[in-house]
Amino acid sequence: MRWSTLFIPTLRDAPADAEAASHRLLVRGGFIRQLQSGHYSMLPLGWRVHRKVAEVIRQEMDAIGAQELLLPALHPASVWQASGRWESMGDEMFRLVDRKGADLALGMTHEEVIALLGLELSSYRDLPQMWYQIQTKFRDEPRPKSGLLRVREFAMKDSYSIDLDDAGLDRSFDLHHHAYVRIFARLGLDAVPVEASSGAMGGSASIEFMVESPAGEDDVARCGGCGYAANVERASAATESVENRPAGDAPEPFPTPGIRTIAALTEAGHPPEHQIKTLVYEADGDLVLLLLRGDHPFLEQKFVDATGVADLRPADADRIRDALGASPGSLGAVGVDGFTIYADPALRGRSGMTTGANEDDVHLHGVDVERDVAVDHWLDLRGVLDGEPCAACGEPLQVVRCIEAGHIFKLGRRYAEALGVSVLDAEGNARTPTMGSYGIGVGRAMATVAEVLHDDAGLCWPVGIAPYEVVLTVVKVDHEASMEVAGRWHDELAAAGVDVLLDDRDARPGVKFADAELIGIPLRVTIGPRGLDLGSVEFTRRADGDTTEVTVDDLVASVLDAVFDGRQLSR
RNA sequence: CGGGAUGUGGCGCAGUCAGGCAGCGCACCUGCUUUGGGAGCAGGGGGUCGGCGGUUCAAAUCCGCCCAUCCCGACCA
Repeated sequence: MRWSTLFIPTLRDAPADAEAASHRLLVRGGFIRQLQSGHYSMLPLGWRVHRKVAEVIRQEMDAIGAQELLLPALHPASVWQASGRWESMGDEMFRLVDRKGADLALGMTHEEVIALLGLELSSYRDLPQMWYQIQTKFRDEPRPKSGLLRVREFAMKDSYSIDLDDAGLDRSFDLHHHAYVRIFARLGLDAVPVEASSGAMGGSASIEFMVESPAGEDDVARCGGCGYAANVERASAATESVENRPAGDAPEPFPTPGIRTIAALTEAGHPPEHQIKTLVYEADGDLVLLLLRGDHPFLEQKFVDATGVADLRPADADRIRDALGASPGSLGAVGVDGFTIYADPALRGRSGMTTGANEDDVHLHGVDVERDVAVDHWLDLRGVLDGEPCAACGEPLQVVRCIEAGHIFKLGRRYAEALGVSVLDAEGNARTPTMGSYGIGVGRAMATVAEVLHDDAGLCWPVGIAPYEVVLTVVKVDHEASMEVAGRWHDELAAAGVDVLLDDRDARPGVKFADAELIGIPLRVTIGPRGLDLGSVEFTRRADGDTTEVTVDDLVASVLDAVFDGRQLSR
């Protein structure tokens, strides 16, 4: 293609409200434009990358035997009501009413629709099945952000497996795991599989593929010693043992005027590891008490995952006061009953502890947790902190910010059951199959690559997904010999299947170099009178700036070599 | 949903405090010169100043309401 005829609106300055590197560069490079918050137009350059990323995903899905199909984006309420998710998805689902008054939803995901198709399956001989699509998903995100990283409308590759039994599900899950490893490697991403919470999807196990980046929204705890890696929503660490402070036979109240925080109580001589942090939450409307060691943060997702509570929020101060007789900052669980009390295992065996007395400006010391508190459930509630020892090997854990690039779930029989899917097994018994679901956001994957592979000058796409593989930069377009040779090479390379871009714009060389670097074309041939007089041109690699002089006769072969090498790396 | 901020030409911004002809840089168009890392000179086009209402002789500017966008948090496959 000739650059002069293309729509590549590059900008010298990024929009002021773009923060993330990928957001700034994709807008500046003319890949995307925002229509409204969370909705982006893919311009020609962006769409080329998007299609190439999708193609990588397609190839790897096909390679594990998955079959591509396409499901509707607009769903009747009934299928979501059947699974119970019409209610549970809440405000995140876009809903509308058609002219007949029927309730509809824009699909956030397609488990229900897939399960409906599963009704066509009647025999164990039909299993296993793996189906996938690349389809637009709609989610009314509370806060779209960071360009393509979190949006409300996006293309997602979602696949679904249907198996007769758990062993089959394990097999389908592992196939996807391997496919995902290959996909991310081909995209040039270092994606780490980590144990994850299954959240609203439910199911028995899930693994997220995480790419380290400050633009991410998840924290992952990783162990350099044994390779343990888990989302902090699930991660655990060894508890560093604390020696109990000496204490008497019963808790003793003492005055703590004005003290409302862990930090303030620490200054008063009670280190956080000797405090019990008491949190009061409403769990589906009921008040519950959550106890943690003073220096341990509460991780809500752990509680939600363990209890199945749908709606968890901090109780408001009035309700707490009515229930316990004190305000947050002076709360404790000693002698409290009538509320379910959950305690983190780090409090087991602890004594000599300090906690609120449920009377403003009074705390208790000398508390023995198991003696003085009627704990109903011991439950891992705490968030892992950077540097804590790994539970498996004792090495310090690192907590790193990551982008969730992919997520695979073992769903179990929930959806098949809800939609009434069943097949006959070899003995003629009706069996409910078990399902898995597996997702990769195409635009997010693209933005993640941009986030990780760029420098001050712009993007650095891997050859496999670059919008063009090579750009022929003609330094002086009114130099006939330059244009002649560039045109010939363009045609030869295009005929050889290379995505080649000929920069024939009548612009200054500096502008052309800067644009080529900004949009991240991995290979550049610089064609100018200076070199041509000597029978050579410059050949530059975007990634490292490495430049070599190549003779005119060898140029096409050199480019083909480099392109095929580059494609090889991404496969 | 809570907190913070911002809306002036395609992009970046000044002007708002203290009301008085809507400006600057980049980009764009024309001409001349220039031509291997974001050229120079000259001329030119383009803006409901987010929207609605109010105050005023006069509103980008003051007041009220609304909308949009971004950031932090909550939330979130």
